[in-house]
Amino acid sequence: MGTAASGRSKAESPSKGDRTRESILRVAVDLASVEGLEGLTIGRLADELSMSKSGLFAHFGSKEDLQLATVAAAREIFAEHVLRPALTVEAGVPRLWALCENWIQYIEGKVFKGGCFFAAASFEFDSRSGPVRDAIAAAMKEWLGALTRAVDVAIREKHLKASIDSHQFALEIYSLPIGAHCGFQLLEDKKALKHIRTSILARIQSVATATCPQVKIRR
Amino acid sequence: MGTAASGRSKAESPSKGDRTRESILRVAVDLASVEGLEGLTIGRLADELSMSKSGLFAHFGSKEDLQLATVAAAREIFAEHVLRPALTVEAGVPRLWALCENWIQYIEGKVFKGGCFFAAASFEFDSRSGPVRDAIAAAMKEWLGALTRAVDVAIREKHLKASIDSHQFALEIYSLPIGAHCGFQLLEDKKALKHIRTSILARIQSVATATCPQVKIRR
DNA sequence: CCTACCGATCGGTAGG
DNA sequence: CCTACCGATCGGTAGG
Repeated sequence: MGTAASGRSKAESPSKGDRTRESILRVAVDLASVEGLEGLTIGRLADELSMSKSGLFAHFGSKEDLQLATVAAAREIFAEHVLRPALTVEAGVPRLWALCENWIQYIEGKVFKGGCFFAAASFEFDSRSGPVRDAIAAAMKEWLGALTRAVDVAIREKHLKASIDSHQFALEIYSLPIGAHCGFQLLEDKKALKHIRTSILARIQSVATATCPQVKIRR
Repeated sequence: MGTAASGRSKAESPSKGDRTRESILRVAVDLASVEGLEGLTIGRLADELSMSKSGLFAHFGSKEDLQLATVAAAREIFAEHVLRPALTVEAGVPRLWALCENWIQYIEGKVFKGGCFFAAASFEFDSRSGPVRDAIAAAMKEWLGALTRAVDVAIREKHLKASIDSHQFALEIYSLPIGAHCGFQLLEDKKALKHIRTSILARIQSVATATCPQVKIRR
């Protein structure tokens, strides 16, 4: 996957071209989170980086390639901030809650300039077709899958009641922060993130067993 | 508000210009729900309507005016499908539930070609500024406000426990269908809408009093 | 990585 | 409501 600009394959030190590409994508991700993936134009991106359009374009074969590379870069940033830190947390409800907390902090901390890259991209491409839409859908499925797995594990660990439907429950946990994002970013409701933290925690506790470890809102 | 193209004010029959404007906006709303409000270009819209760019443009002073008129038209359609039908339903939990059901049916019935116009517009404009963003935010505040009012009325009618925070509860009810929209439209999860119906109903019932009227999923 | 360029389309205007 | 046009920007290419 990716355009594999350089021929290197092992963990050699990145070439200058690789580093340029990386710095382009870091800016692209921020720009796309504000302007959208379609509004991410090669001209504006080149301007922002003080380089020529064609110089930038040499790193990507087409606009679609640039979009795909931007989605991949955003996915890596999401994994770094939300998914991977949760894997170090105790399996079961503590890990499920860590995923939620990480997601909310990643919004609160404005990891992307324009709020959640994937929330924006999801709604921008949800009625289109093609490779970019597929890449976004794959990323969201990964996230929903991670939540579902965390719920399943929490059931297996007897932290959550076995009677719940893990798919349905995961979809709830998936939905609440998206709504909070909307409240926070568009409606400028300063309480939205706090409210949704409370809602998710209460929802988890409503289906927790007596042997479930305590979880609480991070301070 | 609006560009008020004609000088008529009362309920006279709409002029030919008014009717043209209306038919333009019906197409604009569908196009914007797919391509986004920024991707709604005057050229594409004129093509779709088999009229000239400048002929179409004569109805609006600028692209921003076209976007504002499109938001207003979408708002009217939303009110017609979701808000107004709920006002005929018994106040309290039945009305709250009707708002949710109407929203989900409006997604299921593909009232807009590309899914919910406002979900797309919200995430497209949530990190911009200007009149278009403000119009979208106002529409979403109206919707969240309608939900909050319905919750407050349900508390007053003693359908819901007085201990709940109506703002927080409304934000939950607001969030769940947005997540379901994502599952339905992007992830093509056919169970998403059914799951979220069940989730919302269960959530309402979890804070219902003994005197709350029965509500159930419409068939 | 650059300059210099391509045809197409953008939002918008003049004039009828 | 139209034709005919404007400068700016789009994605992309040639050639170095």
